[in-house]
Amino acid sequence: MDSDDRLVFFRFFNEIGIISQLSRSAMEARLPKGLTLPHFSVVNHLIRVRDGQTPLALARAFQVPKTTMTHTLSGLLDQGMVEMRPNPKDGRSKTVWLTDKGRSFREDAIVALDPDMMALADHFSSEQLQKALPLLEEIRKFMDAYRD
Amino acid sequence: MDSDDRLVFFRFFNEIGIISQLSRSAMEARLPKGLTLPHFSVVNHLIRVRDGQTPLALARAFQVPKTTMTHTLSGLLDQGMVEMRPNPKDGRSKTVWLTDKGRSFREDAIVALDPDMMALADHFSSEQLQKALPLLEEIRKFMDAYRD
DNA sequence: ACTACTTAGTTCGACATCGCACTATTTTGG
DNA sequence: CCAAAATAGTGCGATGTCGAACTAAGTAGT
Repeated sequence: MDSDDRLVFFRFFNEIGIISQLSRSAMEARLPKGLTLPHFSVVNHLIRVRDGQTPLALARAFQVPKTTMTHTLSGLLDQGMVEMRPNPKDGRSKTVWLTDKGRSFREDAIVALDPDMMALADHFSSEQLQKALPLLEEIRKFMDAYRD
Repeated sequence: MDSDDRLVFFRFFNEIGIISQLSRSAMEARLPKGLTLPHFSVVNHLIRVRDGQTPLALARAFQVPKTTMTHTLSGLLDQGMVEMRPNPKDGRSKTVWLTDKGRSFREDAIVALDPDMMALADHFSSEQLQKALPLLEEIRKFMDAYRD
C-alpha cells in the first residue's frame, strides 16, 4: 500500500463525507422545521419496505446505534408521524406504524424536493448514479461487516 | 423524473450517508481519545496542501460552517497540534500552523489506520475507487455551487 | 423450573454541529 | 476621507449523535 493509494482512499472518503453533509443540509432546508433527514428517511423507509418494523430493525437498516433511532422515533412520535404498538411476538419490543400524517409528510416532502432533484438530474443522469451504486453498496456492506 | 429515477437518487445519497457514518466511526476508533475525524482531516489537509491557512479557508475546504471550524481548531489548539498566528495581511484573521506534535499525530494516525486500509484495499483496489472519484467530485462541486 | 445469559428499548451524560448574534477589522463608494 | 457594507472570527444556545449503564423480557442449559 503506497502513499498514492492511501491518498486515493482518503480522498474517496473525504468526498463521501462532504457529499453527505451537503445533501443532508440541502434536504433539511426543504423539510418542515423540526424535521431532519433521518426523520424523512425513516418515514420513507417505512413506506418503501413496510411499516410495523421494530425500532431495532430500523436502527440496523440505517446503521445507527439504537439510541439514535430511539431519539429519531421520539421526534416522529411527537410530530404524530408514526405510532408505536406493542410487538405481539416479543414483549420487550415495539412496532412502528405510519399515521396518515406521516404518509402525507412523505408525499409533501417529495414534492418539495423535486426542484432540487430536477436540478441534480439535469447534470447527472440516473444511469450515471446507478452505475456507481454497486460499488457504494459493496463498500457499505463490507464496512458494516468489518466492524465486528 | 419518474419515481424509479427518484429512487435511484435516494438510494445513492442514502448509501453515501451510511458510508460516511461508518468510515467516520471506523477512523475515530483508531485515533487517540478526544480526537475526531475532523481533527485528523484538518491536520492532514495542512500537511497535504500547506499550513498557514486561515480558519475560513479551512472551513471552505471542508464545506463546514465557520463556527464548526472554530470549534474543531480549538480542540486541536487544546491538544497542541496546531498554533495560531496573526494574519499579516488581514488584522481580522489568523493563520493556522502545525506543531511538531501535530505532524507526529498525523504520522501515528496513518500507521494506526493502516491495518484497516489494508483490509479495505484487499477487497477494493485503489483503481476501483479512483474510477468513482470523478463523479463524486463533480457531484460535490455541483452541490456546493448549487446551494447559492 | 431455575439460573445465567442475551436482547429490545430507554435514560443519561458527553460532545459535535450549526444558526444567530456580536465584535473587530477591512473594503467600498460617494 | 468617511460612512455604510462586507468579512473574519467567536460566544452562545439548540439539537443531533452515540457510548455506557440500566430495566424488562425472552432464551438456553442444566
